[in-house]
Amino acid sequence: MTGSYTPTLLGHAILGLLNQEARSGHAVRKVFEQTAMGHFSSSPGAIYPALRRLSGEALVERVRVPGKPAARASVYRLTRRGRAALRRWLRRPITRDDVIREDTLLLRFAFMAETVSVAEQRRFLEELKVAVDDYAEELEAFRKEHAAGMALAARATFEHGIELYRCHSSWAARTLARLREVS
Amino acid sequence: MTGSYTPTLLGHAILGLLNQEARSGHAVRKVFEQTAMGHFSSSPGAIYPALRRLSGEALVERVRVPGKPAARASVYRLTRRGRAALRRWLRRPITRDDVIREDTLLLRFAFMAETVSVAEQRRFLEELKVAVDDYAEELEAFRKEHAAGMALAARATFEHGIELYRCHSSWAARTLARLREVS
DNA sequence: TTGTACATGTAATCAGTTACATGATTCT
DNA sequence: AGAATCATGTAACTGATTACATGTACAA
Repeated sequence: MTGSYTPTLLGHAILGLLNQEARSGHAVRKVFEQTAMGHFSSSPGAIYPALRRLSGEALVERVRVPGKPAARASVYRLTRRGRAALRRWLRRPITRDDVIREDTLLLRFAFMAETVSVAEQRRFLEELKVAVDDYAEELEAFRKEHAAGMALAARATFEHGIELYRCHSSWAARTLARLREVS
Repeated sequence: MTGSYTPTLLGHAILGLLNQEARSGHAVRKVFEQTAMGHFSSSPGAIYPALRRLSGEALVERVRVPGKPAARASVYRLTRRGRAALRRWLRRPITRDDVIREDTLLLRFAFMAETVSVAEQRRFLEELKVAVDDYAEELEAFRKEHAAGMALAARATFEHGIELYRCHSSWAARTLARLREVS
């Protein structure tokens, strides 16, 4: 209950949303449903148990909104521990595994504006670019060695994977530039 | 056991690999481990139960390889039902949900060479391009309406999402052209 | 012979999916 | 009054993760 609990990706996504604004479970569901955010399911069987877990770990708490009818008067809000957990997640060093499943990384970046400094956002993007470039190089080396023996469809798919990482990299570079303009 | 069982994504991935070549469970694990294929876990607790499920549904069967020492003499091979299940998966129409989590689509395309005709691979890519373009348009419409109200990080992430879909689309177009050259 | 790779499993736990179920509030 | 939306949940099932456990074959 205390100690070393780490939320799942869904849990972190919810923490990020609640950090923007205190919301009801239903409102959280709507975000996942309507914005196609990150591919999360909006099913009640996912959201409500997740909220309960976060609540059990005291990362979120239920608060009453005065002046609303009883049935829609409660929203979830981050606790101090919840904000700390979110920050920990946002600040995690970028690993090779993170790069392979980049969706978590982009989700983290999307939530950063409300939580960590611009300097830290910049560091994140720099780190991201390095990690992505490294992985793309790794794939490129693999391609050089094995492309000849691959069927056209498999090779095309593999090369597409590399292209996508190059796309990530160039995005990181461009966003980094935009961020430098601002600060 | 008979009837309406549908393998998971991992199950389908395994069917695809075994369709290329009969393999031991260990050999399947190595593919996931060494080629970073699709982000699957190579843990024995994932692979062996999955093989057992496929085996229970008679989609794969264990066969002995003559002339090998007993401990490494057995491999899994697709049954006729297994090949049918694989083909069904490869031929599924492309839905909006598939587009949002495109990894399954790419995996399907990678396995197509060994299983379906070039004409069908072409149709797949055409369908894919349409579906991806549609979704990118949808996101673009959302962006036009909401970009102004979004924080820089969130907006950049969202726009990156759109770029990635454009990248998918252009890849589909290029691969389609390559496929036309061949046939 | 000692380590490395081959090879296969199980048990505990946890989270997510689908489907079901219920009731309050607001809009028309 | 009836429909839509807000709002929250539970139960059964399935599958994945981690960690543990075991043994064989081969190469240095």
